[in-house]
Amino acid sequence: MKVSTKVEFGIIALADIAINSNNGKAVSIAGISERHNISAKYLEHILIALKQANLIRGQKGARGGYVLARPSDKITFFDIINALDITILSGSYIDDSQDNSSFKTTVNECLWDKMNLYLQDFVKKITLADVAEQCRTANSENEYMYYI
Amino acid sequence: MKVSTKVEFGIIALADIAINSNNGKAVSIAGISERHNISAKYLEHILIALKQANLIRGQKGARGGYVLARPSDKITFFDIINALDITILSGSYIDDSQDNSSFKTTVNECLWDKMNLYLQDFVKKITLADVAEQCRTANSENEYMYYI
DNA sequence: ACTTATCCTAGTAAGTCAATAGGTTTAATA
DNA sequence: TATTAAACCTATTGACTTACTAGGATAAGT
Repeated sequence: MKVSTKVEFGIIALADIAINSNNGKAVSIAGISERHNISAKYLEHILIALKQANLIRGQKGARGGYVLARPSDKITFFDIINALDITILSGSYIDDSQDNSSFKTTVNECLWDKMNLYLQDFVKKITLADVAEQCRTANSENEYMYYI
Repeated sequence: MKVSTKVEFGIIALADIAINSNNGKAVSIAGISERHNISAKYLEHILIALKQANLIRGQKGARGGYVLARPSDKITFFDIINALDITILSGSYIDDSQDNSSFKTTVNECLWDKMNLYLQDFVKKITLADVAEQCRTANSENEYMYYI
């Protein structure tokens, strides 16, 4: 499925915060930007969206940054994706009021609605903790490789 | 999930052809256009895409139109959706070559790839016959209502 | 005070979407 | 065989969305 950079970068940023905010230390945009080569200015917008969805908390001022608003195993990808792009998991389909038949309504009901529920089911089961864990191990293996 | 009008209209058109091509009679763009209030000119492009994917066959000339290239129970929504929008079911994600970590790769693998397979599983199980059947009954109920 | 960071509002270039326009080709039929 | 009805083909366009960038205001630690 095609996903926007906003969603993709948002997930990377959250995984980064989950991993790098040890003992409550806030993670800065500059840090995330450097670690993953993502424009800091662009990240701002993305993190604000995540903040507005109450997934992270921002701390202003020097030594500021972001921390997760709740434990990573309590943040599902349903939460994350919805925070960044409302169109992915909820269906706003084609207007069916002008259809002479009821085909559009039928297709919405027996295909798209079901598909949405199915998708939602999937992303509700995966948490940020799951993915962050994978990122952590993959990254440490990566670092190990450099020293061989 | 957000779907383009191209996908939506393509499905309507296929359901219409499945229902209205009784005894091999070709279904014209003009007919589909009228029955569902969809621009005929726009439908042209959509039907050409479906034809190129070998889901329908076109017949030129007077009394021409389109027929299904194979029985409707042999056409899955995997086929249909891929014919109309290749981005929906196959993931071409963000470039991960510039990432200093391996986060992007990890997220692709443990989220998007899995999600795609999951989605593909779903749409491979639903055939055009299933949806056309629903459209047929919903539409006949609809017509019935008008005469009460 | 100074620095470091988030927060906030605008703007913009490039790309995609949803059509529209105008013609060519092919086949049935009168 | 002329007419007509249809698919087929190529190009264009306006509106919208995406993926940023710019420039500042605000807040907090040193």
